[in-house]
Amino acid sequence: MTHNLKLTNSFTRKKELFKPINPKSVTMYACGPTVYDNPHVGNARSLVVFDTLFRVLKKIYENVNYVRNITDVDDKIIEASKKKNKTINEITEEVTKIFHQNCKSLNCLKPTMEPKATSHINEMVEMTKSLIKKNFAYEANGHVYFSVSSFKNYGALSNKNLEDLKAGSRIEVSKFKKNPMDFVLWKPSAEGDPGWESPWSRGRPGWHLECSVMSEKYLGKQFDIHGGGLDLIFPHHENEIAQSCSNNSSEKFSNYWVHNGFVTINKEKMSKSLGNIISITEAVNKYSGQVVRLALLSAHYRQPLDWNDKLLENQRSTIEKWYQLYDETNEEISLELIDTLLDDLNTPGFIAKIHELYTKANKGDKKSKKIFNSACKLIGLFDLNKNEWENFKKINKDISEDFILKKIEERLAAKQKGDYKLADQIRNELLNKDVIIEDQKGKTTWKFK
RNA sequence: GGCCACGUGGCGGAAUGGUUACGCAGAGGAUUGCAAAUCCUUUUAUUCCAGUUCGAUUCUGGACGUGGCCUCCA
Repeated sequence: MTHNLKLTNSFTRKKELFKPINPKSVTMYACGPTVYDNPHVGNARSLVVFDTLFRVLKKIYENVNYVRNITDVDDKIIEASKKKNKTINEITEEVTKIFHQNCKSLNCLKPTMEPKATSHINEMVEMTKSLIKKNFAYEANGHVYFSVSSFKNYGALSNKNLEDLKAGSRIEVSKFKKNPMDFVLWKPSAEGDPGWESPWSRGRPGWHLECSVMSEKYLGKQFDIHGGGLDLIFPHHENEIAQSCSNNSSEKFSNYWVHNGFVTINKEKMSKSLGNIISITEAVNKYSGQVVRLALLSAHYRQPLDWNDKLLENQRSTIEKWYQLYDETNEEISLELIDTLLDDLNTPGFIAKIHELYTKANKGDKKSKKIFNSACKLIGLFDLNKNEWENFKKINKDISEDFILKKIEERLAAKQKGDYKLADQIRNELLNKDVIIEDQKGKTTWKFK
């Protein structure tokens, strides 16, 4: 298949033609969740964006190796454990389970691999040893720090230089660090906290290390795409580069860096500290997974996306409208159509094309109808068939079908008698209960709002 | 303070050196007992200033504004 996928590479800050290392097999790593608390809509954006990229890559390459990690050792998990009076395992298992449910309801495909940090402690210890041996890291009082000044390209991804970083430093400087910018590879654990034996202390790895270790293990020392939210550029991804390139004596780690923009609420970043969090579970229960998914894809992935009821209601009526032409079908989509997605994953442009297909299909064009359905499925919509979608809407509605059908009969009788006042009254009564009555081609149908 | 992104019609949101998507909302019409749904038609825009150009919303510079990163964060 010929194609020209373009991606905006955060490293060069330019849109570039994508050329994988292996022309038939693509390698992609995306930073997954730290499992300490319910994932929120901001996390969902990352999930959906990289899932969509995964789907597009699968469409044009024979093989796509997509790794998304789970961070299950972290200070925030320890805090959550103490705060909620639960064990570390209880917390991480519980949140991982919710995360997987969220992925499913958003119709995200399973990544090729989903490695956990705690299953790779040995490799992280080995990498730390190696970095010390090569003089990129040093031990101090049970801690191991990466020496930032030893890596000459430090700041290349985030476009920062060490002088500026020092000048604006808000970092808590540990007395053991040689340089305030140095970051931790290994730290000792307090008694009772999760810890593993190591040459330096009973402790745990620093956050950045797992991604370096796991990406190398499953994708190689150099791979094609590394993704995550915009806020991971510094320090997380910068530090991954420093560790991996130093240890491998290589210039490159990931060839393309892809970062998604934030979900905002009232134009402000959704974040725990601002307390403006909406969980994925909450959003999905209210609007359904695919409405949430469509909303997340309604703006280009690098732009901010403001989360509000109007946006969601809008997407909901779009999905509702599109379901009228739902079809179990699998028509091959032309490259011309996919081209919009290949241009830096332009999902809003692609959605516009779906609207156009809908219009044509609705006029009776059978081929457009098939392509319309395939296009929806390509970006992960229509995971529920029409019945399942109608059933979904019945959840949280305390009204029985029998009651609705009885009311429809009463209304029909009223209409036949010419009592339109009563007929309208019944229709309004049902509308107040979120039931919409439609008279079409001599038949009366109903559906939930 | 350093760095980055953005500023498109009533709203959301793409694209583009000249013909100006798409959705929602609005207007008119078809249909309907009236509606709803659907169909047809349709109004409205590129923050400001300067430069490059035959021509800029698009390129360059500046101003103003908004948000983000520089500490954990998708």
